[in-house]
Amino acid sequence: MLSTDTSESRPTTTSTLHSSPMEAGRQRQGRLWSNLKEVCDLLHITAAVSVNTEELLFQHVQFKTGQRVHTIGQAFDTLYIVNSGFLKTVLIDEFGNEQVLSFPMKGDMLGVDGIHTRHYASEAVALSDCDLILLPFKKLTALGRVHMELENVMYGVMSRELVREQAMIGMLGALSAEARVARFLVSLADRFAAMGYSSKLFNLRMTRHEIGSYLGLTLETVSRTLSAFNEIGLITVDQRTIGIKDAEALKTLRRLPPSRSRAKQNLAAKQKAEQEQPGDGQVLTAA
Amino acid sequence: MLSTDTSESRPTTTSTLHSSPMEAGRQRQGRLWSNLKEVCDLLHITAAVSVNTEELLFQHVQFKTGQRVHTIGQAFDTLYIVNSGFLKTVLIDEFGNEQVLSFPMKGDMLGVDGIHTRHYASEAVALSDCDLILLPFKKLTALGRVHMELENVMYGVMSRELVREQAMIGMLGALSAEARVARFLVSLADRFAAMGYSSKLFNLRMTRHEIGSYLGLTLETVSRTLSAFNEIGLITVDQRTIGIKDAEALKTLRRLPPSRSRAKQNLAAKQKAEQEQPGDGQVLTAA
DNA sequence: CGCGAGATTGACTCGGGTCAATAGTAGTGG
DNA sequence: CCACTACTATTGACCCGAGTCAATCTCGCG
Repeated sequence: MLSTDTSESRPTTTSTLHSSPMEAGRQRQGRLWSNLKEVCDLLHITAAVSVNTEELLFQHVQFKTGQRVHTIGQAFDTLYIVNSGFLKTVLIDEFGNEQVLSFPMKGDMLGVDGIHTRHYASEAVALSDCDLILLPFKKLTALGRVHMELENVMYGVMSRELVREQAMIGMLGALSAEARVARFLVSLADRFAAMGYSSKLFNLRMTRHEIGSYLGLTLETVSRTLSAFNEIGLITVDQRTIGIKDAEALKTLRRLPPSRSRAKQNLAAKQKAEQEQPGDGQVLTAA
Repeated sequence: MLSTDTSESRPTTTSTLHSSPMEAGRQRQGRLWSNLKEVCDLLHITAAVSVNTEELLFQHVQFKTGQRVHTIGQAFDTLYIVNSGFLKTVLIDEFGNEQVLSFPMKGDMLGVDGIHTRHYASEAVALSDCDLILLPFKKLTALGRVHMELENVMYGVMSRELVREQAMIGMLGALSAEARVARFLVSLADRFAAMGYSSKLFNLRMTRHEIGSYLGLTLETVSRTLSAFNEIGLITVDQRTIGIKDAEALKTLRRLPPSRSRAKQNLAAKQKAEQEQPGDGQVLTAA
């Protein structure tokens, strides 16, 4: 996946952005422009948009799997809203390691981190063919002058993203590997449901490595944990196809440590058991 | 510290907020009001503020050590800017565990996470006596209509906070305990420097437990790591007094694992050494 | 001076990272 | 169509970093 890395290595993004006659140019086919109301609907923001928004049109751009929407350090000038497709945003540390920050999909906004320094702080890569709506930031703020509701939309979106990241920090700081994977699955299921897809059966659009990076785990741990959930009957796993069998148990799954109060008691029994049947399967505790 | 927890348990915050004649009421003493320019200066935002901002005054409020500025779920209506003092913001998970999200100090903004749902998503607690500037959100957006630069200030501050949280996620997801503590110290030193304090010698305003929560570690690990840095000569530690001795080494400190390529080679030498001088001090690898 | 919160340090354990081998899958080209 | 290659995923063996439990020390405060 991520395609043959032809697209991985070319920074054609900027040329793709504006009026490139190639892959994004045709302005008649399909849906290449959206008005403000459609944008707000996508964001799930119930902003009462006033009159003639038909003249406030925002251009769409298509990205193919593996293409970069923007890269770290690139001059910031536009925000993006995902109309369709799946992406990842990543940080690159000082020696090339990727750290996945999010998996944006329909209705999510990209590029907000570029506002502060006027340069994007993260990199966005398409995990599938994508259709994005361009929101030129200058145009947006200018519009804010006329349409006050737009300003509130922006505040709302940025605050929402901030809350999401806070939850992420809480998860990375406090939860066990099992709990992280469980919550990741639940969160994905919820998002698919919100998009009208099945929340019980879906395909992961990212690799185990990317999931691991996102959750602060290794790909092996992710794989093992999925297998464990499968054995317990919480989910079914077949490569990237995930079936959710017990969403409740996944939601309430916590660290194993809390069941540590019985550690000493287990110790004796465990040592005895080890002599009888070494390598016994472990049971995960839910709730 | 955190004072006698009398103040910990009382949600008097709301009554403190507006015109309480008690601790924050007097409107003549000290500096109880700031204009827009002063606010922008505090935020380190170089927004060209236009004319008569003298009539745009924002009230100050004082909080004592241990008091809550806002709690999770409380109705959102105002943002805060720290004028002096130190605080922490925390998330409370479903069973009471605190997760520290940030340690705001002079120039930082609080409450942004409340915009989205109109309820604060985190809790802010004063770690020392504090002086905060109130920014009623309604008033702020109304002002945005007249002073466009204010809008950009808001976007900038929110984006900055978002980038900060992204860096936090990257750290929690990828760095070792040593690296996290090292970066935490460097970051604190930088912030103290930016406030005009010494970056070489300062006092921690928070407990080991709070640092650990912030960094996704236990308090024991934090304490041990500080001791280790002390032994190596990177810092000096005496309770909450920290002296930075080798800022460069702290900045470039990485995971130990990367030096894992030599693990097997070390193994033999290590086992041999253990027989000769068991319990030998360990050396941390920098860069 | 004693009390309680915080900090330090040691001993022990285990969750999850590392290394490595194998197997399934997709895209490519003959 | 099937081999060939490159990714991706699964699984096992091993071990280390950091969590847990616990004892002791320090310090500020009533």
